[in-house]
Amino acid sequence: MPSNATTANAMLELDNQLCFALYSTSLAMTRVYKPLLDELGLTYPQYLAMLVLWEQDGLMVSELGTRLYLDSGTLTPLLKRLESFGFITRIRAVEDERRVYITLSAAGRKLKTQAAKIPGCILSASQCSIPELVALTQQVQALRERLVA
Amino acid sequence: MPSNATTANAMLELDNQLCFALYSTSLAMTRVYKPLLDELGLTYPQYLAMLVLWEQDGLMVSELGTRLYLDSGTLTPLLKRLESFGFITRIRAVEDERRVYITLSAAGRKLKTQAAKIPGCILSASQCSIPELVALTQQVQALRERLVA
DNA sequence: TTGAATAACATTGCACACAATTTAATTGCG
DNA sequence: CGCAATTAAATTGTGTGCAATGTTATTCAA
Repeated sequence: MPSNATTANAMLELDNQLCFALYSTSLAMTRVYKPLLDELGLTYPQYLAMLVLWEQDGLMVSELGTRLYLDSGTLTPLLKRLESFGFITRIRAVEDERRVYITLSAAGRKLKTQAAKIPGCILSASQCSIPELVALTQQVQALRERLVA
Repeated sequence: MPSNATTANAMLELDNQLCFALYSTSLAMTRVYKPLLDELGLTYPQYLAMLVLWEQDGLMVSELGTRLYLDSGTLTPLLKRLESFGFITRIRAVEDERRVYITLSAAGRKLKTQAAKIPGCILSASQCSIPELVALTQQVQALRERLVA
């Protein structure tokens, strides 16, 4: 029967830790995206912001933050870069001047057609069946919701 | 029957993407670690480096990089910080002066006893059964290996 | 109505990640 | 042997993440 010390030791091993599996796999994923996103001129977090806007245009910074689990400290400079590239506009609301609304430009909308091929590339790189991928996505999302609670 | 455009559109939705599930969950995990690691005076990536060294002391920078999937551009400044805290020593090998070996100090070894309680805290925050957690870890690790291939 | 509290975003500073380059040491091939 | 190729770290520059703070606008309660 293993002692508590043995158990504690096993739990501290890198390859037994879900957190490291998530961390290293997320970074590996970003590396797979890199060459694909280079063609669009986007970084991975910028691509995530564009994904949200392609679904629903005209969100506030804080709404974008809620969708991406990121705050204004991260999003403000990121969105300023997307604006400088001409993919979005940042417009302060007249009815409440604290708010900044993010709107896609024509170039930003056009980018979606170029991005359409990316999920297929990632799918083939992940060497996963679709049902396997859907199941894993849902399990990881469920974990996320428990962690933010 | 859905057109290709419909399928492509669904694949671009944020909440259908495994990459975002991994990305956001990894960040959520880091936020859960933050208060626990603050007590040790470590950031999450610094903690990962310590995990490796607690398993196997005296590794080269590049060996640490292989274990953590990180390069010297990330590790060199991180390890210099750990050295400045007094947790490790960085010693250039005499037999091959390109190599730098990382060795735990007494304080660095002692930190392991403080860290022993962390996995249990994370486990309870994740609200996961052990078998569920082990299975998820293995699935994510398997995905990582396919992505780096 | 007014002043405190709150909200939304921006700014600053620090620590990653990582591409690209540099420096220095070692290897290996002719 | 000599020198090109390779290897191991370090450095530089850009873009996140995020805590802490600042700024400005709005809300709400006395």
